[in-house]
This record gives sequence, structure tokens and C-alpha cells, in this order.
Amino acid sequence: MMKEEGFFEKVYEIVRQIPYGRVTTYGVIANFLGTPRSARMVGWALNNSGMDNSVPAHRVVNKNGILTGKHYFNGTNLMQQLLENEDIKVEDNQIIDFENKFWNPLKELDSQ
DNA sequence: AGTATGACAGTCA
DNA sequence: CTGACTGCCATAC
Repeated sequence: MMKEEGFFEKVYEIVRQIPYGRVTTYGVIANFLGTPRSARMVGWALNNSGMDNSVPAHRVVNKNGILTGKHYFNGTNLMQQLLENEDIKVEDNQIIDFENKFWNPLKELDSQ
């Protein structure tokens, strides 16, 4: 394959650093990478994260806290099950108490 | 080099 | 309030 590493690698590393019971959004990751408009790129990177089983992509949701790409996981509610396994309540594909579970890399990785 | 896609976000109707 | 389109950035073909 080609050297597509770069944006993807950054996304992977950030997602990997998401602690247990926490979630983040594409926009935040994109913003952390310096391209807040490339939120779609983040999602696409996570799609490729399938080759990186160390990337808890199930902890990454959209701005509304919705499990947008759960269908891309396993075609089932696997993503939701994983989140619930982390004490994260999910209803109708949306994370409950999302703002409380929200993990901000800009704060956690920059202020630490 | 150009076109098409992508798990989004934001704005308009 | 709900639905649809455009915009933006990067990768793949």
C-alpha cells in the first residue's frame, strides 16, 4: 500500500488514548489535528481503523453523540454493546449523558 | 492530475 | 422542528 499514514495515524493515536467509559467526536479529533473541517476524514480514518484493532472506534461518535457508524462495525448493535459495556448508556443510537462522557483530547492531551 | 468518496457539520427551505 | 444540500479536507482510484 501507499504511504497513507499521516492523518490516519494521528486519528488512531488519539482514539487509542480515549480512556475507559469516555467518548469523543469527529469534530474534536479533527480540530485537534488542526483541521476542524475534516471531521469526515476522521470518520474515514476510523473506517480504516478496522486494520487497527487497537483503535476503540466505538468510542467515537458524531457531535450529537450518535453512533453514526455502528453499522460499519459489524452490521449489528455491537458498537452499542461495547459502549454499554463501558457504563455508557446508549438509546436509539444516541449516547445518554453524552456531555458527561465526552472526552476532550484538546483538554486531556494539552493540559495534562 | 482529476474525479469520486467519506462513520460530519452547518446552514437553508 | 424536520429534511436536504453544500462546504471542507484528505485519501483512493
